[in-house]
Amino acid sequence: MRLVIARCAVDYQGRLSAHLPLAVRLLMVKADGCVCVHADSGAYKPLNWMTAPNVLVEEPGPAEGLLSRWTVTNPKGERLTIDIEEVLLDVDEPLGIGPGLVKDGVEAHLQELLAGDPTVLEAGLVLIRREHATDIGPVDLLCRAADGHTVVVEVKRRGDIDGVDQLGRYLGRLQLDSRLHPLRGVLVAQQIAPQAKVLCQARGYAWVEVDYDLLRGARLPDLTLF
Amino acid sequence: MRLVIARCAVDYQGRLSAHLPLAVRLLMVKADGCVCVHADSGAYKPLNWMTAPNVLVEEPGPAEGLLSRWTVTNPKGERLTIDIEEVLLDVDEPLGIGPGLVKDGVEAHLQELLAGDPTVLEAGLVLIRREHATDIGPVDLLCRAADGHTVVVEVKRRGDIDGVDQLGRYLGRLQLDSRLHPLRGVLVAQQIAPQAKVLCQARGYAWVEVDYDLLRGARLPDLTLF
DNA sequence: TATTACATGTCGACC
DNA sequence: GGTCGACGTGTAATA
Repeated sequence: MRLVIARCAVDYQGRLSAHLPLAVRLLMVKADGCVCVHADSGAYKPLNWMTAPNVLVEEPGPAEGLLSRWTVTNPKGERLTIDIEEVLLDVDEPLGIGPGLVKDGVEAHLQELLAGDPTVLEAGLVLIRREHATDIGPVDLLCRAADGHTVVVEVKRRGDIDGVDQLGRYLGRLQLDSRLHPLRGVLVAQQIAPQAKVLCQARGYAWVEVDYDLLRGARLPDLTLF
Repeated sequence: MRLVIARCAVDYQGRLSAHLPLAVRLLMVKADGCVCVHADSGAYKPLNWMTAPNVLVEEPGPAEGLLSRWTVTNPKGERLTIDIEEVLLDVDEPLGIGPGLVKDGVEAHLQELLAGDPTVLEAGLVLIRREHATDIGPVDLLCRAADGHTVVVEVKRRGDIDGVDQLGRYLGRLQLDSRLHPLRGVLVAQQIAPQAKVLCQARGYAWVEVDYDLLRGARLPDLTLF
């Protein structure tokens, strides 16, 4: 990884146009070719960048008082131009390839907990199948309610308006299968946006906000005693 | 900005759990306190990070063979732990506050241009209101067509299938207001995905692909002469 | 502060 | 290569 701290101006032409006036920035060039321009604030997104694959050309500055110019181009026709006036630091240190990041997410776990006990959502609810396949994607949970309804459950960490649409698409798809009639839909999330609730209301879908920690605790009651 | 290249292991506990095994990484500490852990590949997202505001505590490693431990915590209860075994580089260079990034060509600009002259979408189209409020979000452009239709315009930089859904939501919502009848919908973008066009077709929505540069040029014809 | 929609989103999975 | 869904999404603007 090459790290350069320099007084520079940056231009990007591609999906949009962006210009960064002259100032001191960090230029980061990764081993895979990715170039990032960072300021000393604003986590964690760089001001400008160019992802791999790309080509970086470094040449003497074309104008007076310009030390050098970096031109980074990619096959999509995007272009990043960095005009350097002064270099304060320039180091190149190989990092090598490190082992990957190991994640333990909440979303999948939430679905798992609900599959284990759907009655959290509605009394008497019984799981038919998890990740029930349809030709427009898998339904998170397919359940049977006490009143005989088939219930389509869409699980999200955060329930936004697009999650309501997703639920609607599954309902529309499963509606075609008369064996599943009558059909109902539920949006489940730790937090549901007001607009998503309005849309659920309008379309006749139910929604449930669940507390992840509480839910996890409910399945491990022995651990909550002391 | 402080830049440290070190052999280290990283743990994150917060919205999820993540562990990064021992390897050489770049640690970036910005003036506002943001901490990022970068590998030598992968644009531009860090492997781990902690956004400001936060507190960074640096202390001697608690175990044998451990040089030091950084603990970064924030008010939300998230925690980033960096165990450092070897430091290959450690520099601290003030960058100062630079001028901001200037962007051109984002959705807002496109919307602005279209609001200024809706006839590029359809002859005779007149703007009623920009950002017309509904309880499921603002309609980008609400227009009146020559044939008396009210036209709902959804503007995107890139038209994807979710943009068609968004247009559909607004149409469904405004359909409830008989004063706006009859109603039509148009999806506008610089580029529209094939599937989005298919969905528009199926639902009876119109779509228009516009050239941003051309559009901008059309409003400034005198500037394009030479 | 909370709510919302945009983002040069990025990234992975699947087709 | 395109589409789709998730992300510790981040980020800015707005109410």
